[in-house]
Amino acid sequence: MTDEFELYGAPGHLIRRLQQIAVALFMAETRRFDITPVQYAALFSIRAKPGLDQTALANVIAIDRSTIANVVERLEAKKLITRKAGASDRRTKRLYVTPAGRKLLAGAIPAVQSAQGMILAPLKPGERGAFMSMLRRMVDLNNSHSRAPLRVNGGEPVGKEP
Amino acid sequence: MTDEFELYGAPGHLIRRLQQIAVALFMAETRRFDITPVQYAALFSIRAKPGLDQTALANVIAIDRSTIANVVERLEAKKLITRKAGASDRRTKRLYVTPAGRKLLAGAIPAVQSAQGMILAPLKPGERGAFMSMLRRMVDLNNSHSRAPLRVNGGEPVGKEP
DNA sequence: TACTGATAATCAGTATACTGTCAAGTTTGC
DNA sequence: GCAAACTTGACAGTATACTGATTATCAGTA
Repeated sequence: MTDEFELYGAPGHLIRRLQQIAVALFMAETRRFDITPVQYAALFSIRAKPGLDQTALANVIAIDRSTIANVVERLEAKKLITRKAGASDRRTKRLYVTPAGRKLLAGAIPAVQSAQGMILAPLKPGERGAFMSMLRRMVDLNNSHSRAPLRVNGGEPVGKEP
Repeated sequence: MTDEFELYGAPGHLIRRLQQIAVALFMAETRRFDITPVQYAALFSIRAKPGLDQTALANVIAIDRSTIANVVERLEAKKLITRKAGASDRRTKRLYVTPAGRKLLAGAIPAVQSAQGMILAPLKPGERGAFMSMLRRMVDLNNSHSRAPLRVNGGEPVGKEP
């Protein structure tokens, strides 16, 4: 019972390794698009809600505000998005996907889907739904424990408070 | 079927968030020890195999050689481990836990166990074993996809080849 | 209006984690 | 016995991801 969690079998250790693997699979499948998982998530979310500001984007993909600044900067440098100062609130920078970003996204989506499938491939088809359901529950209920909790409408973090 | 993987429900996205949460829980529970998950894993593994060299350590905890160098440097700066040049192979730096490292580890282990429990807390007790089993299988079978695969005896990476 | 508190983006600092490259040392093949 | 091939540790460069602080702006109020 005790040595069930003795490092190699510890949830945290296995989750870290699975994250490494998921990133490696993503990068391998999307190599020709020169994009990272987080950059993809940002691009995808900006396309879904054009004019999003950076803080809203950070809340939607559950990333820290300090981190999103660098992500957005790189996407802008690659000319995949543009930033415009907000009209009503001049503190904000509103984000829009460029035609180049739209084109890259369209091409990359199948590659991303493929990588997602490969992550779950070791599970029996019947198990995959159960795994995803448990994963979702762990993320949702522990949501407020991370500094960058998912926020739905700029409101309270979703999930149980500490 | 298609929008099952539409970002928020994508395995890679949820795995990234669960990793953020697992790190946050670890840091919260072990705050007074001033240690990170990877530093803990390194310290734990060096104590288990005193005299380990850096490459062996990297293989054991599945981290890149380039990354382990910095981790080891910080552990040495905190005087939790020492490095000695290997006698038979002078390229290697053999690693040993100091008394201070041993003391920290002894104190931190319960806090780490507690954090591990919190990660799984949202699951029903009966589900936890199934989740861990699936997690282990995904990591083992996808092992060779990461640059830093787990290696058992300095040999071939464990898991299916690409 | 001037003050107060909150929020948006940024910045400095630290820690993983990868790619790719290199020098020094070791092992192997012939 | 020695050159080629490999291994070890290190370094530079890039990208997440956090803490904590700062600046500019906004919104509500005394």
